[in-house]
Amino acid sequence: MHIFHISTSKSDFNDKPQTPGSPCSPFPIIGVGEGSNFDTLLLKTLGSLVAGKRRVARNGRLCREGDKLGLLYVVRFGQFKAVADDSIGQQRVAGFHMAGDWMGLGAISTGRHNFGLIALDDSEVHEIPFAAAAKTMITHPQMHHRFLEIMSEALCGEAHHSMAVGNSLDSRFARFLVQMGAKYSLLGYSNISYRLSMTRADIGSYLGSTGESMSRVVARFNAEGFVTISGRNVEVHNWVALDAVSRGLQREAKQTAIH
Amino acid sequence: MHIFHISTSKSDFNDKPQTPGSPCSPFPIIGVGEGSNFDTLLLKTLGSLVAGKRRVARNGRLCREGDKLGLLYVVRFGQFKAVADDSIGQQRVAGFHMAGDWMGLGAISTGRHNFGLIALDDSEVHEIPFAAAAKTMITHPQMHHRFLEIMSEALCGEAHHSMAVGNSLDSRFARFLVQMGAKYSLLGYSNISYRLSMTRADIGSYLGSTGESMSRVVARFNAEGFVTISGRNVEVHNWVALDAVSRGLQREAKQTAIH
DNA sequence: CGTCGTCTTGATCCATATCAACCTTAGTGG
DNA sequence: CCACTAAGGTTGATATGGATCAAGACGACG
Repeated sequence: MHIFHISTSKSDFNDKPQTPGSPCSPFPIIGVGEGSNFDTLLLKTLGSLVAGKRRVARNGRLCREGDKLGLLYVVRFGQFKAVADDSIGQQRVAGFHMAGDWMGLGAISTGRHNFGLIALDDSEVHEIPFAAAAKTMITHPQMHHRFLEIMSEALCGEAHHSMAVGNSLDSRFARFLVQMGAKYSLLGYSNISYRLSMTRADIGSYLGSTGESMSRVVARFNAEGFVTISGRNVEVHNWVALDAVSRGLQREAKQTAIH
Repeated sequence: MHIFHISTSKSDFNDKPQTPGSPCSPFPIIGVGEGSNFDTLLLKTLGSLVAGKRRVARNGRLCREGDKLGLLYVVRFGQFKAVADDSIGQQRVAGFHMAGDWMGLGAISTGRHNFGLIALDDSEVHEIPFAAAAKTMITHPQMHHRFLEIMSEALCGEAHHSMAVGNSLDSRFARFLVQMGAKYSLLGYSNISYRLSMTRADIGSYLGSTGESMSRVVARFNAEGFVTISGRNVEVHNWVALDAVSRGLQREAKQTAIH
């Protein structure tokens, strides 16, 4: 299966994440270890809050929908999908999380996790006991403020996503690609050449569509030429066009693409 | 236009909000003044934080998208819609807010309001300077915790809404009705008989659809009989059926409705 | 009582869900 | 190392929910 060693040496964090499929990215590939910008500041101040690390193998569950809130999680490496059990049986993907992302914030109000968390890759998270964290924040104003920002960011992200309702699938998928690029970029990876960790069906579910439809969108985008998606490898050739499509300006997008 | 007097006597808050269209609700109609549960606790502790009140007449703007964050708002009475200027010109409704709801939380991370706020009724809000509030929270652990809950609630709400992508319009509208009922119920009003403050087009925009389509859904729902919607007056007859439709269990919903 | 905004209804067309078959790839065991 | 297998991905055919455009009815407010 997916066995990975348990050493806690730093090399662990450097060998794990995405190795861009194509060479020569214009972006600096900095290591995503202690030094990079996934909330280094917070993690430093928060060091004492991290009760432990936890590894989850691919397809493993970190928590279930309805679990009592005890821990918040910060992704250290790997990726997760948040899933909700829609009505009966049907499972919907609510979001994707990668290094630096906080998970479980929705549970603060309800006391229970509102989404299950499933690893898309072999992953590791920091476990942060919420109760203790809340207390500590009071004595660390900086941390307190940063945490509010984190929650606000999450809120914006969700609001942003929910604005996608009603846009065309092309638009939603383009936006998805842009966001993934942005996230990778933040982590120091290329945003024009990256590898997705989730299935077409997962993306479809996240975007309120289906795996089949995603497949077709991918084909369409490839044909348009502003992007090359082969399997899970994504290469963005025309960022402007992609962004235009994501905004629903299809007409202009094509003009830009044809150039 | 919509002129309303500026007195700050308590009676102001009791005469303003919705008077249920139909009589004899099974729910207690408690006044939505200081005594009801729109965060009385917080407002009491937060009293010092409230820098002021501000009235906004119907169709008036409280703030614009992009405005620098200075104030957070808590609705005191009336209702607002949050709007985003999608790409060029097109205006999308991101959410609706009524008494007790916090607005502007998304601005904490970006420093700028991400939505414009427009009053749907003559309304009043509490103005809360964020910087000061953040400071005060540190000295009031209870308030701090409550504020985290509020942000988490907002997060859950958005996440919930974004899960609607891909569901049928019937399902989304049913959910909308359920949520509106729940909100009114929280404020002490009937959740089975209430009046909407927004246009069909607003609802359509919020749900990723159009005014015309909303009109058709309304007609369909009325025909099914589990609800009677006439203009902006809503009456829910079969809560179970409505809930079922909101979950996408249309088949069962109809069975329940036919009884 | 007239006017404007809102709501409803009709006709048409397109995007995308759905069902179904097939292909590809990566992981497995011989 | 190669063949097997199952999960994931692609592609096709068809059906339909909603968008869109257009016209008319209603209702609230001045």
